[in-house]
Parts: sequence; structure tokens; C-alpha cells
Amino acid sequence: MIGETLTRHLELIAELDAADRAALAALPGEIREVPRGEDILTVGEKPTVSVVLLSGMLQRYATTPEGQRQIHSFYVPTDAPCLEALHIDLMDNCLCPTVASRVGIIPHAALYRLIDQRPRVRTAIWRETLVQGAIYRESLLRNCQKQADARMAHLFCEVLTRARAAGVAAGLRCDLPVTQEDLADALGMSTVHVNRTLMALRAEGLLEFRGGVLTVADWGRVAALADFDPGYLHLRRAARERATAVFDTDLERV
Amino acid sequence: MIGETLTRHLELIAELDAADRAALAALPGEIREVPRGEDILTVGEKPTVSVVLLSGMLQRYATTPEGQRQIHSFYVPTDAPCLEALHIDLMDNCLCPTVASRVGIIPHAALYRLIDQRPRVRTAIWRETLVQGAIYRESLLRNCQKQADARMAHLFCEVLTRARAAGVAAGLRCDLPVTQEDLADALGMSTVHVNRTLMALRAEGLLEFRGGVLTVADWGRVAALADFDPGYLHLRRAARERATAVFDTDLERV
DNA sequence: CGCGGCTTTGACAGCTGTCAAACAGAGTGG
DNA sequence: CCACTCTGTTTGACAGCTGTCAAAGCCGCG
Repeated sequence: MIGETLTRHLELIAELDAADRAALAALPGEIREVPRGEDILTVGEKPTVSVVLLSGMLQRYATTPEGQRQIHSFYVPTDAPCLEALHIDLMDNCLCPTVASRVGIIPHAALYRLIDQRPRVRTAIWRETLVQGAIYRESLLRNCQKQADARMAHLFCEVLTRARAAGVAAGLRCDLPVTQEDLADALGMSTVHVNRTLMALRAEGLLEFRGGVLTVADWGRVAALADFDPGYLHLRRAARERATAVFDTDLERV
Repeated sequence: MIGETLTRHLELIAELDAADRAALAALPGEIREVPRGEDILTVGEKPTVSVVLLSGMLQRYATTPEGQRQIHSFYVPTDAPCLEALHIDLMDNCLCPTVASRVGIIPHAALYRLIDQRPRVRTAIWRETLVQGAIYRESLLRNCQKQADARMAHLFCEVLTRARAAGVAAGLRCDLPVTQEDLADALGMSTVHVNRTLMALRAEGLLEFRGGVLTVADWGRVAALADFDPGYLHLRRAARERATAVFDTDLERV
């Protein structure tokens, strides 16, 4: 289960062959249920495992001594945060669930062995860590250069696109089990302002975000407002088409 | 020259042996002088080379269709931006000098051969790309959670620390040949506000930034204001000590 | 039914952006 | 050597987006 999920995740952005898939499937790992708020990996510790999200949602964050929190990104099921921990000695951020989640824990030792024997898997994992970097760069652009509504729309577009690519969304709807406070900490705005922006987007008929579920009502307008271009996700053809097929059906319905 | 510089850069964060160094030194490459404003690598293109900065300063940036620019980071001499291009098909950002600069251009083909033969170099390069990711995460925290003065102080602390680690700074002073507009685009604030913040920091006796040279007058107070902790740079012992030796001499002088 | 977490509102302050113009310094050409 | 240009810096005035503080409303859950 863990290996298959990781395979699926890597194949979003890299090409693997049957032997690679078999090797990945053979990865050992332990499945854990983690409640909201409990850190899976904590700042300052030496990581010895990597993580695959099976269900729920994870976030990665850092805090300032004053208690402010910056969420770097949200992870949807099948995502594998912290692959970069393979070559980092000390965590400079924390990983924890936004809701009770089921995660697969893979010991680094097994991963080292795997990437030693399967160069293509190694390249895929390396590439995965680079795509995360690209996502951070885009987050910087989003959070620093866009104003509230576009900023929020962009985050929603990204999460929905990644969820669709991963096959865990239903049309223009996907789970996003986070609080408005979580959104605020990801977007670098106050909770109050998140709430107002959310209501404005809803009033405009662009999208809904209720009960931890995101529903985009008008993809075209939301993407335009966000100025969203999924290129930075570096998805392979198949995954990209799965994620953007929405454009067509959306247009057809209009 | 190019290979030696890359070696020096990689050794800031990873361990190499004599054979690794020799292989790196043997890397082919071309030296180019690039004027301010001319892109070395552009968004949308397929990268076929990596870059080492020999002198001057580079920046990496992305723009919105409305023309807003986000600078992701500045590179000091010996830095090697775009190592991640090795496993990314299309650039999602641009790399260009902030002042006329001298860069070394290394063809990817040679790098592929190198990392194929020298696992330790491969790991070092991988790690380098991960440290860049950590820097992006920290930028996100800085730009989204700190206010103007602390934000600017943090960027200055980072640049100075990296310059010291790289051995291209003189005490608490280093080159930072960028305009206030560049700073604004890196920090996500307006040029006017950058100017005001800069003057406030200067008036407080914390630091000077004139003529493309940054001089920190009181490291202790600047670092405290910025809440700067260099851990996220993941420097190795020697480099870290070189970069933070400033604390001691600074304290002695007080 | 009461509690606790999350969302929604209102009032108000202020940090930061925008627009415009003055100023300074370096390089250029006459 | 002096205008002149151009880029970058500095100021001023003013608007407004966004944060803060506080309280009320909602909703699931024990």
C-alpha cells in the first residue's frame, strides 16, 4: 500500500518501469493514524523516515519565536512530503496533520537501499524534491505579489489541480480539511481577512469552501483571477491532462 | 576555475574527497560576461546548462502577467544557481545578473557524466538543491510573517551570512549590488517603503546599505530584529563557523 | 444542555502602497 | 569644463487594504 502510493505519486512527474514499480512496492513501512496537531516530524530533529499520506491532509510549517506560523504547503493523499529529508540532517520545519490522518512511514535505510539500486527511482525522487522547490517559489510569488482574493484563489487552484492529478478529487470538488486559520497562516493574512475574502469569493459565485470541502463553481474565472498556470507543478502529460480536463468539461457546461 | 568554484560551493554543505574534487575541477565550461538585465536562463526554455557565479551578483525571479516581479533569491559569487535544472524540463523562472557579472556555464551533459561516476558529488548536488528549497521556505516565512524592518533585516542577515560562508565578505560588510527596487521585489514591498525602512534602519545605527555595499553596524541587534537563525542554510561546521565568527568579534568589540 | 472550536461581524487603527515630484550621482557629448 | 540624460534615491500627501480587538453566532459532541 505504502509503496504503491509512493509509486503513484512519483509517476505524476517522472517515468518508471515495471522493475522500478516492483522495487517501490517492496518498500517496508508502517501505517500510523495521527491526530490533528501532533507533529510527525519536528523542527530540530534528525529525520530518519519519510512519509506518504494515505488519507487526510498534512501541512508543513515553521514558526517564529513570537508564535507566528507560516504554513509552506498542504499535502493531499498520495503526496509524499519530506522526501528531501533523505539528504537533510536536521529538520528546519514541522510536518503535522490538519485533521486526523493515516500516513505511511518509510525508514530512510530502505529508501537509501532503493535509490542505490534503482537509478531511475532515485532521479524520480530527486525530481520530486525539485518540484517541491518550484512550488515554494510559486508560493512566494503568490503570497508576496498578489492581493488577498487572487492569493486565495491561487492556492485553491493549486490544491484542486494537485488533487485532480493525484486522482483524489471529484470534478471541481476536493477535500481541503483545514480551518480558516490554517488558510490564513498559509497565505500570510489574518484569519478575519481570510473569512471576508472567502465570503466575497462565495458571493461572486466563484467557489465554495465549507466543512473542509472546496468546490470551484467557475474554474475559468477563478483561474483567471488567480492567474493560475499549472506549469510549475511539472506534471507529466497524463497527470496534467487528468488535472486540466476540467477546463473542457467546464467550458462545455458553460 | 569553474570546477574549483563549484567545488568550493558544494563543500559549504557537503563532504567531498580528493577524487571528487579532481573530477569537479575537470569539468568543462565556458566563462561569460553578462550585463545587467540580460537573462541567462529564461522562463519556458529547456535548460541545458548550469551556472556558477564567479563575480557580480545574480537573481532569480518570476513575473506575473501584470508585470509584478518576485525575486526568489540573490546569488553571491561562488553560488551555483540552477543546479536543480538538471532534472527540470522547463524553467519556471528566470536567472539574470543584478549587475554586470562573470559566470561559468557548465553543460548538463558533463554534469550528468560526473554525477553518474561520482555518487558523493551527486549527493552533494542533490543536497545543494534541497538547501535552496530550505531557503525558499525561510523566505516564505520572512516575507509573509515579518513586518518591513524585520523582513529586510532578515534578508540582509542571510546574504551576509552566505557571503561570509563563501568567503566573499569582509567582516560585517559585503557586496550587495542591487537597487532598492530589486530589494522591494525580493521582499514583496514597494520601493518607497523599502527606502523608508532602509533609512529607519540606518537612523537606528543598525546597518548601512549604500552604493551596492551592505555594512552591518550591530550584528547582534540586526539578527535579533530579524530573528535570524542560520540553521536553515544547513552549512557544514567549517563554513558555519566562518559565517558566524562574526558573533565573537562583534561581541568583543562591544 | 453546555462546552469548545470555528466562523462571522463590526469598529477602528495603521502599516504599506500609489502617485508625483524633487534630488543626487555617474556617465556622455559638445 | 559644463550642460544633459538617465538611473536610482528621497520626500510628501493621501488612500485603502489588511490587521487587531472583541463579541456574537453556529455547530458538533459529550
